[in-house]
Amino acid sequence: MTVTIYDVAREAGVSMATVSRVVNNNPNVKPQTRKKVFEAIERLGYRPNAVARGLASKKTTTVGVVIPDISNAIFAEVARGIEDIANMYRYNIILCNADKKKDKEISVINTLLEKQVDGLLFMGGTVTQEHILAFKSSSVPIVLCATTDDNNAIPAVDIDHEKAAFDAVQLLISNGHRNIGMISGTLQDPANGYARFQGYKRALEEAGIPVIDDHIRVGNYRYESGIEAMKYFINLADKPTAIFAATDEMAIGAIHTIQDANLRVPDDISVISVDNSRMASMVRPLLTTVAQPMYDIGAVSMRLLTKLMNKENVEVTKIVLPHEIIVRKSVAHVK
Amino acid sequence: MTVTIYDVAREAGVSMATVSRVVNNNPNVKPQTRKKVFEAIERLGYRPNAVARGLASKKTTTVGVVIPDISNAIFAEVARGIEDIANMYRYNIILCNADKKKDKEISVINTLLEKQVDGLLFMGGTVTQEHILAFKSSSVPIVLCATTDDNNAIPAVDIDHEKAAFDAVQLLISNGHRNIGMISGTLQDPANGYARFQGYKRALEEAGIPVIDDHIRVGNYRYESGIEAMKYFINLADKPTAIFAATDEMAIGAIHTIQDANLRVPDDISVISVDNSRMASMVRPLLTTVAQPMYDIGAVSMRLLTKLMNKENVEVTKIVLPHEIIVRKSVAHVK
DNA sequence: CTGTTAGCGCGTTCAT
DNA sequence: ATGAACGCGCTAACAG
Repeated sequence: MTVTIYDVAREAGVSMATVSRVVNNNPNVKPQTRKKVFEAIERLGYRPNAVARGLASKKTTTVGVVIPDISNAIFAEVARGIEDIANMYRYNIILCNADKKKDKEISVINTLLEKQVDGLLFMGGTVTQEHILAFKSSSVPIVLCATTDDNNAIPAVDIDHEKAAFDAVQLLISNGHRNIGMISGTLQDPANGYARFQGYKRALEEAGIPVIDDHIRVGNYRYESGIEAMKYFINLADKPTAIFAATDEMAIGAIHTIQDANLRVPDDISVISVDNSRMASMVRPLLTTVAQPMYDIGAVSMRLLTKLMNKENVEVTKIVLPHEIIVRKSVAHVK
Repeated sequence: MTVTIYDVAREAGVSMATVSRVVNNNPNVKPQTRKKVFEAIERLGYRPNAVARGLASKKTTTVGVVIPDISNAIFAEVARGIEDIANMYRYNIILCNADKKKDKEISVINTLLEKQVDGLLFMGGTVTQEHILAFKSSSVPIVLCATTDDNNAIPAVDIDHEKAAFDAVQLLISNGHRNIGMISGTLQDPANGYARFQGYKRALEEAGIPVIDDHIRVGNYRYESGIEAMKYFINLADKPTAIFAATDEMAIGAIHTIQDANLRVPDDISVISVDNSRMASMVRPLLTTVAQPMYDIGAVSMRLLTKLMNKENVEVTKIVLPHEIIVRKSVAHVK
C-alpha cells in the first residue's frame, strides 16, 4: 500500500542507503544516481515517513508549545511569532492550551515529551517546583516564554512588567497627575497582575505620592471589569484625575464609563494602559498605552530554543525585551 | 540513557509484550502482574515513546491543522474549538499558518502528511484542484473548516455567509432603509468577500432596491479600510442612511468616521456588520452584528474528523452551522 | 560514491 | 495470562 524507501531503491536500482542520502541531501551521491532516484520517487509518489525517521534519528523536528489560551489575542500573537521562526528553521509546532492550570500544564508537558518533541516552549502561570520536576524528567531544552520563574533556573524571554507599569504611571505623574487610580489584574498573576501593580506602587512612591487602597481596584483583564472599576472611581469623593489600567480592554471599559458619565477623556480624566492591542487604535480617543512586543517574545524565544536544540553555546539565557510607550490621545496634563 | 519498555520488562520480571499490554490497558493481564509492572514503571521513570508507538501502530494520535493566521482573532477562536475537542479525544494538534497562500498551503499539507497525522483540518482560501490532489495523495481523512470548496468533494463545516449577509441587510431594509452602502472584503475571497457581497445584492434585489456601484466599497477587513470607505460614503451626494460592513473592524472604522463628522450612529446613519467579535460590545454605540459560531465551527469540524478517523459511517458531510443576528444599538429606523 | 547491516522502541501475531 | 519473534520505515555507522 504505502511506498517505502525500499520500493524506491528497487525501482531506481540502488540501495536504500542511497535513497536515504538523496532524500536527506547528502552530497555524497553522484548527480546521475541522484537523478535516477528522484525519478523513481516521482514515479512512485514516494513520501518520506517522518515517524520512522524520527525513531531512527531521534529527532522529530517538532517542538511543543504550551500556551494558556490561543483564543486570547495576546497569546495568539506570541504563537504567531513562534510559528514563523519555527517554520524558518523547519520545525513544526504542537500546540496545547493549558489555561494556566497547573495540572493541565504538567499533563501536556508529559504528553509532549512522550511525543519526543525536540524542544519545549512554555507559556503559563507560575513555574512551580512541579513544573521544574517535569522539565528535568527529560533532557530536551525548554524555554519559558512570557512567563516568570522565581527560581530563575530555566532560559526565558519576557518583558519587564514592573518597569512597563512604572513607565506608564510615571508618564501620568510627569503630566502633573497625583491622584491616580489603578485598575489592576489579579494579584495572584505574577506577571500581568502583581508586577504591574508593583510598578504602579514604585512610581507613586518615588514621586512621594501616597499609595491609598481606595485608588486600587482589581479586575479580571476584561472590558466589563474596567467598567465596573471605573464606576467605582467616578463616585469617589476625590475622583482620580488619571487611571492606569493593567490591560487595554479594561482601559477601554474605563474610557466608555467616563464618557457615559458625561466626562471627557483626557480633558477630565486621563487613561493609560499596557498591551497596545489592535483595539488601542480603535477607540476614541486613541489610547495611550505601553506596547509589549508579543510577536517578538515568541520569535525570540523560538530562536533561542533552536540554538539550545542545536547545542550551541548560549551565554545569556534570560532575555528581557524592551517595551515602549505609544503616546496617543488619552493622556493630558492635569487641569 | 532512555528507559525503554524492555528495561521495564526486565525490572518487573515479565516480557515486553506484557508491559505493552498494561501500558495500553489491555484487560488480558493478571491484576498482580499489572501491579508489578506499574511499580517497575514508577521506579524507572518510564515514559512511553509515542514515536516508536506511532511507527508500530501506524497511528500518531495527532492531527494537522492548516490555518490562515493564528494571530487573527477569528481563526484563533476556531483553533481553540478544534483543540478543545481534539484534547477530549486525546489527539494533539500540529498547527501551521499558511496565510491563505496556495503554495504554502500545499507545502504544509505535505509536511503534515509526512508526519503521519491521523487526520487533517484545513482552513484556508479557495480549495483548488491542486489542493484536492494533495489531499488525495494520502488516505487520511480531511475536513474543511470555515472554507468553501466549489467541487463539494470534501467534508466541510462552515456557516452560510451569503445568508448571513442577506439577513443583516434585510434587517436594515426592514428598518426602512433603502439607501444602503456596503463595505465589502475583497471579492476574490469566496467566503468572507464574495458570498457576503452576494447576500447584500440579493437582499436589495428582493426588496426591489437597485444595486448601484457607488454604494459599494471594497476594503481589506481592517479598521483603517472601514474609515476610508466611510469617508467616501459621507461625501456622496445621496449619502447612505445605513452601512453594511463585512467585518466588525470595518464597521467600527465606519462608526468612528461618522462620529468624527459630527453625525450620530444610529440616529443619522445605521451600521451593521458580521463577526460579533469581542470588539462589537466594546464600541459606543454597541454594534449590531451577525454572530458566527467560530468556536463551534472548530469544535464541530474536529468532532467530524474524529468520526472519520474512527471509520464511523457519517452520512452528512456538509455541515452548515446557524448564524444569529445580535441586535444591539447601532441600527435604527430610518428618519 | 555506494551497499550491508544493525538497530531505533514499540505493537502484534502466534504459540503456549 | 504470558512470552518469543517479527516488522513498522528509516538513519547511521561501517565497509568497500
